[in-house]
Amino acid sequence: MSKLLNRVVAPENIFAGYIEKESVFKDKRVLTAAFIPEKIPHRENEIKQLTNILAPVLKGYTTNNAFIYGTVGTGKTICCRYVLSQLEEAAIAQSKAVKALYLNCKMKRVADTEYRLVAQLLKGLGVSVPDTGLPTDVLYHKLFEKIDEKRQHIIIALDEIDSLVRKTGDGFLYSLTRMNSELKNASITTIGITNDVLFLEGLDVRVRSSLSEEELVFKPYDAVQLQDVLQERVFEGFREDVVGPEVVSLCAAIAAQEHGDARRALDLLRIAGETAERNNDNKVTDFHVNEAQDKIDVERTVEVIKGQPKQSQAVLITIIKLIEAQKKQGRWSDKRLLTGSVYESYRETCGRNNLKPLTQRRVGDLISELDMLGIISTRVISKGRYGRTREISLALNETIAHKAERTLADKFY
DNA sequence: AGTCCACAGGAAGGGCAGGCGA
DNA sequence: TCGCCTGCCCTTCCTGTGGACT
Repeated sequence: MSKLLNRVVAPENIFAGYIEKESVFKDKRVLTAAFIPEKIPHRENEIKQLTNILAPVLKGYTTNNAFIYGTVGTGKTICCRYVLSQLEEAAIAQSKAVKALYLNCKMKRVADTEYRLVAQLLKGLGVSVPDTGLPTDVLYHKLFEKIDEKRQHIIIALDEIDSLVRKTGDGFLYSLTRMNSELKNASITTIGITNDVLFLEGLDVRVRSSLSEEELVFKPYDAVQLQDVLQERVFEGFREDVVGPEVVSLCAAIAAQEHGDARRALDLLRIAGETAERNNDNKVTDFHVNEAQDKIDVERTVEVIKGQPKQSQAVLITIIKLIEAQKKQGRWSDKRLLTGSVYESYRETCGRNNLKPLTQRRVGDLISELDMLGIISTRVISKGRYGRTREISLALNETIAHKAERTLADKFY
């Protein structure tokens, strides 16, 4: 056996250096947003409130539905998951039938439609259903039967619930609340998580009144609080003395500028660690954090662009090229484009690339989608007698735009 | 004040792929 | 195999818009 190991890590092996070198990380999973830590600093009150809302299920009582608000990276998801895991643990210890289901409604092709959401809930309860093919009411019926088959309490946490409602309407929320009133044995508590403070206002009155019985607001972390959050993770995630306090402060300060986003702070720390490791450095420094910041911005955008459908990419490369051409001609003042000219050039792009051009109506939607993704920015303007149109400009900085162009240049002429 | 332009954007529905049950 | 269901992408048709022009 030892002979075999020796052979695997023999010095001449190209991976030998990697295996022998001690990593700066102790446990890298700790530095991801998905990790649920033992302690969540500066969220004690919110955890207590949510615990108080859900605690009655452990005594067999029904509980109120709840709604959690807060901007990105304020700890809504992690606190909710933490409380749910603690609740399930307590329920098992006391032999109570409590089941918690957590779903992220924004996850593409997982729970981003009504059908997929109900299918995921069924999967969470151990019932497997096809990804497509069944009428939605059949799925609801199955869900109803599964939940009501015994005396139990089901807690359904729907993260980023606003994106699903925006996409499919609030019909599923109405169905869930109505289902709850018809159950004979079981009961359901719904927890909605969103970063849209005005989300409830657009809902059906009946849904709104039953869904928002309790409301929790998560405020953004400030730089000092972020430092505490990071310090916990540094202790668990990195080897001793690898990350100094100045690095933690820098990550916290950068993330605090971006609305107190803890997720961003963690990403910075993790990628700074990866950069240090790749450079064969034993300590993470400010230099690695700055490198990480650039890398996150570029990679995040490039990944989003790569994930777009081909037609959307064709529209984007058309916009990038048009802006570049205008810049080359020194026409800085008119570097904003109009829908009509973009569509015309887009058709040419399609012609060169054997792509069937879409209608202007559809391209208008693709432009709106690119706008929503923050890749371009648009503004509806009226040019009086010369019509109403959209002014389009790139929302990316030079470096990212250049990288985006190079990414798409491989696919389009 | 009325007209006109070049779209924006909503609504409805077609076509397709994929799955299910009879 | 067929009819029916789904999600998804797309087109067609339509009304609305706001400021320059007449």
